[in-house]
Amino acid sequence: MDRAPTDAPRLTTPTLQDVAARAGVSTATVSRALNFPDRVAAATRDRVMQAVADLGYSPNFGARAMAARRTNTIGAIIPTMENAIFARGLQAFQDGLRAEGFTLLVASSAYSAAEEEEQIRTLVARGADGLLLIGHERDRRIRDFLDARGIPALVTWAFDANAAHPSVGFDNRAAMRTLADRAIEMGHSRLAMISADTVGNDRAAERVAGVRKAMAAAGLDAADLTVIVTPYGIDNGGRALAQLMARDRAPTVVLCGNDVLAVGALRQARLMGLDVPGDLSITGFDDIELAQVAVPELTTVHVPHRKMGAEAARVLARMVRDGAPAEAVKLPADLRMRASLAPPRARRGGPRMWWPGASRR
Amino acid sequence: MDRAPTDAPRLTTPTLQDVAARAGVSTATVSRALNFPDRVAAATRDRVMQAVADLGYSPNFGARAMAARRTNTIGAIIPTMENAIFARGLQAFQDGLRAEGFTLLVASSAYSAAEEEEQIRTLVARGADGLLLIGHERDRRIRDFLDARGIPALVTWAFDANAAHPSVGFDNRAAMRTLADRAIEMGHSRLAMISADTVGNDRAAERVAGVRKAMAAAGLDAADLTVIVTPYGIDNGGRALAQLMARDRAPTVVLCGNDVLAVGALRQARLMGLDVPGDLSITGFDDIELAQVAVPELTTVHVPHRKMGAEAARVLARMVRDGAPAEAVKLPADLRMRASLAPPRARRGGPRMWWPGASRR
DNA sequence: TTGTACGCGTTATCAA
DNA sequence: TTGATAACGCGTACAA
Repeated sequence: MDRAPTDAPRLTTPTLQDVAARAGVSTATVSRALNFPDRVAAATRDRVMQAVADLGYSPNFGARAMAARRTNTIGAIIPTMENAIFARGLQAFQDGLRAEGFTLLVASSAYSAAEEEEQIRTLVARGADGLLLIGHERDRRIRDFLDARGIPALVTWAFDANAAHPSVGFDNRAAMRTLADRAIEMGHSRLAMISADTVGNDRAAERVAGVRKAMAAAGLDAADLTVIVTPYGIDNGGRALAQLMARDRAPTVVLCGNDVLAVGALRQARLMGLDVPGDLSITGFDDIELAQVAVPELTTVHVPHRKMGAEAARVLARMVRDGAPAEAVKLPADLRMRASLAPPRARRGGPRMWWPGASRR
Repeated sequence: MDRAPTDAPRLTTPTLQDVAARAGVSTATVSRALNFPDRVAAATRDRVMQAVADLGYSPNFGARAMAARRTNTIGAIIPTMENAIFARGLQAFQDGLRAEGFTLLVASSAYSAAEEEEQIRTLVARGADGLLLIGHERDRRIRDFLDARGIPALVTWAFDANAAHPSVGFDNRAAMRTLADRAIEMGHSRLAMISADTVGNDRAAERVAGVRKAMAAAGLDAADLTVIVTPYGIDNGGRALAQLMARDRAPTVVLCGNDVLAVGALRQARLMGLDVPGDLSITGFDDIELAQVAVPELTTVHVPHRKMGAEAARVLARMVRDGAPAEAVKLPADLRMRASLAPPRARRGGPRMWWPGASRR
């Protein structure tokens, strides 16, 4: 009665009803045929599937979510999509999730706590059964929000067994410290850093802390460490390096909070006519593809993106499915020694004048 | 009766009902207060908002979508998130969308037609009011699917005024041709390409066609063009270059289908001890950040990522809102001449031995 | 193995 | 300005 008897194409999306009508069964049967194929007779199942194909039916997600009270969807909020930092890990995460029968929804927060909170609410409103978050540091309210709704969240890109949420990640501080140790062993004593803002970014904070710890352990004054804070970005890395080199007592090694900043610094050094690593060593963090394309190739901390993503998928899937209280997983992050870090003043080529500031303690 | 009279925190997400009860109004009023604040009395509105805040209420997206029959959500399917090719454009798109009151949902197809189709269905099932697609080439079924549901789709990263869907993009063929023209003018006659698979990828196909056209116009035999086909990826670009240089009659210029391949080729050339652009010129396409970080800096085609994203947001928002049949927008993509392209055999520095194969026609 | 009927949380129409 | 109430499309007891 509400449908004209013509054969004009309906500009409407087919529903379960339509499929049921065409297959000559009830909507319940269609639903079952779709969700539990083995609980319906083969013959009816075939009829249903045929009707589904004929109509180009696909289930309405919202309705399904509402009725089933679950979506098989996982949400992830990453700080940025602008560069490849999180890309590889996320890809692995998505692949792992798919294998577990989940779909991934990604949002980005632009490194803003407020935006992250909004995105979390959005994803939850959209029915995310679980959440992947980057780093531990965030407002307590968010944890309460998720707890109240019984939505499990897993943190990655950081590791802290005692934090509010379980994590699958690595120890940012220890990793950076290892790198700084190595630089100091090589004879560097004038270190500087280029870092992202450490407010609300525990990975950045931990990395700075790692350098300070290495300095203190080597008998250097950690207070001497100059840290330029700037948003991630190639150009920003370049500008920061320029600032650093303009100071008196310029550093002999610049440890960057990530590869993107480091590549920018590298580029700036080249523009300034500085030889890396002859005049100046530069290091990164993350080991994204960029690091190996840079000239000279970048010494950096290798983050196990793929393994981390895959592992996170496994753990989070378990949390969502079993309501399990989740194992935290600590992954190793090791050094990738490449050309951009070398002893200060290019002493590699053979004996040279010894320079007081470059003592090995 | 179904709720224990204790004050134990309910592990459930608050609904409109809950808010209504707490504010002492009907659900209809809460809904209005949320969606049309000026259609309810200031006093009641305040009460409602307070209840919303108290409860930490956020509307269930699925239910809302079902009742309102629209989601203010736009879906985008991009070929990959693994590198930054689409990142900047997508960011601009998202920003533009937000300004128009829409939310963006992103999915990636891994350059697979089948996956793209699946993602399209998924996004539509999730209620996307409109879709952003990359490139024109896809199965006819998809267009029918979208047409039947009345879901507008906009194509970007390509321009074709006559295609099924309207587009906001640039002319891949013309852009690549301009670059090839330039190389030929410089004296190159032995061109080669490294391209992504052109099946189902009209951008790649058009770029190859552009080079062929330039060769033909210059009196070169387009059939002579060697094209190595490989998936996008830095390593793949490197391997392809190695293959190219192993052939007899190696090229003097390698035009790459995008910057990622080009940077890989650049790296491989360095490993092989080839001087770029002295021994060999290499060019890219896209002008992502990578291009300026590469050594030597990459000559490439500049794609107006930001403008394209912003414009696409504007146009698609109009399509969704007004059901408007959409203006196609053609954007310019111009050359960025940098160091990686130069006349063959490094004749720039002064007189040199002339080499037969390197004639300038 | 299949069908009936209710509820999921929201918007929107219609009355009051 | 507000309140009832009927959809929206699907899953799932429960019954047949």
